[in-house]
Formats: sequence, C-alpha cells, structure tokens
Amino acid sequence: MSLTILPGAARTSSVPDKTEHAALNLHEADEAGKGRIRLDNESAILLAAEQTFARHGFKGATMAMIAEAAQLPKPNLHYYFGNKQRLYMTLLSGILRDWLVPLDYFHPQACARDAIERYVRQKMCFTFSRPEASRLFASEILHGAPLALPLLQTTLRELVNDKAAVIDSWIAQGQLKPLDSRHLLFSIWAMTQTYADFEVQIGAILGDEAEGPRAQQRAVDHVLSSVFRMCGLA
Amino acid sequence: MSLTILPGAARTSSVPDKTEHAALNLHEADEAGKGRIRLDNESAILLAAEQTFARHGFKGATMAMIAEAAQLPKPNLHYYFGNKQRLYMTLLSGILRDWLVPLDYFHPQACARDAIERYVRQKMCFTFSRPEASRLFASEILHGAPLALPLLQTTLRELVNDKAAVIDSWIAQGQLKPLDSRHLLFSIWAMTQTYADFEVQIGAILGDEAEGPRAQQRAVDHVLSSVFRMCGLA
DNA sequence: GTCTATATCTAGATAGAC
DNA sequence: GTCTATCTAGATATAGAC
Repeated sequence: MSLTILPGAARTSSVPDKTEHAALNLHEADEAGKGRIRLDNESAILLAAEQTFARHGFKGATMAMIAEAAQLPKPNLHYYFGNKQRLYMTLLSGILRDWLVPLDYFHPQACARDAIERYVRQKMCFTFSRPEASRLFASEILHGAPLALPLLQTTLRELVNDKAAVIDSWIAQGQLKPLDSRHLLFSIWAMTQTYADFEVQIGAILGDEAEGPRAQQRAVDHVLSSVFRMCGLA
Repeated sequence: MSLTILPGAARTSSVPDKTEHAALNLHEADEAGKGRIRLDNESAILLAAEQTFARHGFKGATMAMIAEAAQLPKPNLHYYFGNKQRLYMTLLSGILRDWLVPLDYFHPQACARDAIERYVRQKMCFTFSRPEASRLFASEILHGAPLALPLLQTTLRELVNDKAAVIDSWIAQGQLKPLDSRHLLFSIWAMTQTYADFEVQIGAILGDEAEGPRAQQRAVDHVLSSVFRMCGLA
C-alpha cells in the first residue's frame, strides 16, 4: 500500500546527508551528475519547508523564509517544486506515509500486548523525533484538511477499519477488555501527539522538567501505562 | 483569578441575542443608546472571527472574510478592534478563560470520582458545543503560541500545578491509582479535544456514524470509561 | 541549472465623505 | 457612528541574463 500522492516525491529521510551513495546512482548515468545536486537541494528545501510550515502554517510561511532556511535563492524553490502548494503537498504525503507505518504492528496473529506496546512506543518516537512533521500534519487537519481530505477518506479510513477489526478480534479472544476499537485509536493518537502538537503548552507548565531524555521517558511511561490500563492490560 | 488580557474585552456569550436587557444598561445612561449597537456589532464580529480564524488560521483569515461573515463593512472591524491582532487576542483570552473554568471541579474536599466525571463531561461539552473555539486555541499553541505564551507560563502553569496537587492528594488518600497527575491532565485534554481539533479526520474515518447526538454520546462514554480505567476507578 | 530584477496580486489599514 | 475609495506593504511567481 503506497500513500504517495505525487509520483517520485523526494523524501528527506531517503537522502542521507554526506554518506557516499554515488555507486547506487550510477544506474541512471545521465542523471547522476545533476541528480546529486538536485537531490541535495530538494532535501534541503523539504527540511526547511517542514520547519517553516510547521511554525507559521501554510499561509503564514513565505517562500522567502523557506529559501533563507534552506540557504538557497527564492526562485530555486519554484524551479524544483513549481509552486508553494506543490511543495506543501509533497511534505504532507510523505508525513502521512511515515505516520501510518507503525500500524503495521496490528495484525491478527500478533500478541495484543506486544503490538500495542510497540505501536505506542513508535508513535512516541515519531512525536519526539519529528515534532515539526506532527505539527504540520496537525495544522492541515485542524484547518479542515483542504488538501489532505481525499486521502483521509480513502486510504486512512480503510486502513483504520482494517486495524479496528484486528483490535476487535483481540477483544473477542479475551486479550483486551471490551472497548470501542476506533475510539481507542483516536485516544492513542491524541495522547501521543499532544507532546509534539502542544509542546509549547506542556513546556510552559512543566518548565525545565519538560526538557531532556528523562522527560521523554516519563511521558512514554505515562502514555504506555495509561493505554495498558484502558485496555485492561495493567 | 481573572484571565482577561484586554480590559473590557467583550465576550460573545455575554451578549444574549435579542433579549431585552435595556433596563440593566440604564446605569450607564450615555452609553445605553450607542452601546446597544456597539455590543451587537462586536458580538457579530467576534462570532464571525472565531469561525474564520479557526478555519483558516491567523494569517490565512482575512479581514474581508470576517467582515463578510459578520455582514458588516471591512472598516467597521478596524473601528471596533483597531487591528487584526487585537481582534484575535480578544478571542484568545476569552477562549482560554472558558477553557479553564471546568478545572474548578478539582478541589481537595471533592470526591475524586465525581470531580473527574464532571470535568471530563464538561470538557466534552465544550468540545462539541464550541469546536471552532477549541481549534482556534489549538492553532495558536500549535504554531508556538506567539501571543498566548505569557499567559501559559503564568496563569495556566500556576493553576495546573494547584490542581495537580489536588490529584496527588487523592492518590495519597487511595482514591486513585498512582499516576503522574500533570500528565494525566495532558492526556485528558488530548483525548477530549481531539474530537474538535481533529474532527475532520474522525469524520473521514467514521463516515456517517460520526454525526448526531448518538455519536457524541459514544465518544463521551469512551473517554469517560478510559479515564476511569486510567485512574483505577473502573 | 542558477539567480537578479521585476510584474502582478492581495491584504491590512486609513482618509475623508456622509 | 458608518462605509466608499484608496494607499501601501509584502507575497507569489516569472522573465530573462548568466
């Protein structure tokens, strides 16, 4: 199941910074020379755009801000991505794909407790490692998903219904206490993402305690034990 | 404890639509005549602004959109609120105030179970009755709370620390299972608000089932029983 | 492929008539 | 107190030199 919207959308994570992958690029000989520069520039732009869109929203972010963050002239952004909306969409589709991957842990043969623990840990890992990606996606949904709605109504909906059926089977087997499986997913998403999406609020409340790996561990422990209790796995 | 940022900030909810409160306004005789029109216009603008800012974000919303929604000419918005940021701030401060009110249920003498049930129900009520207010506030936090941060670091922080102490006392009394009281609040906020902030996503997944009072009841039941289980009150 | 200079459009804000 | 007409700033996007 591929969630890519734009064909050949370049992903930040697929372009390791300085490691020499020239050998891999030799397959496309005529694209290897320019392709290297293109990939580097595109990944720099995508990284800068993710941060800028997350911080200022789609309208609030300007191409000039993104260009400065990427240390490239403004017209280069149009050269590589055509326009602002296409750049934004490229980011969105990549984030949704990464966001859904952890659901793979939910399959009928899996042990419910193990699957849920791995899922929660993966979501918390995403939250703390890519908070800007989480906020960018949250901002899109919050404002009515003007661009992502078609994806939500098809791919996401089908995937969630599949995984809800898996959870229901775990309940039928007596592995979990009865609960609404789709609402359970909504709650897990909410509890995990809040540490990225509302990071500023949490930081304001916790103060210094909010920072560092010990704070992250505390959050993971809390969410994991809460989800276990919700599922009757405590 | 007052959370008002702007002195005399007019609140939508404080202006009943057509009920005759002229008698109450007679105290300020010279403001009664114009005051009526002013209050009506201000509340129309605030209502329109809440919807528009929630839907498009601060930058994405334009004064022209708000004016059209309020059915008033653009310059009137500037006449009443000076500029876009002041209009936005007036909304923000009112929402934060309304958002914090339910925490009053948390006081040391209260029964923990009753207080938590009332709190969750109040939060869910806010979510379903004023989803745009929730999204407007969420958007502000999501983008780094450029305007609300000072409030979060003072009033919100102190209030939360107070209420966390109350929860801790309930735990010490054995009314609740041990857990991190402040993270419990983060989780309750996340689980309740997600039905407003991510309404589009949930709607896309649940389809027709997401609408109507029965869907709301289902969500309330889920969140309430989940929070009870988290607290060992199931 | 890169980037300077510029065209075009849109939005916030206001002057001034009523 | 209200609103038409307009000013100005700033943003997207592109033309065209290198």
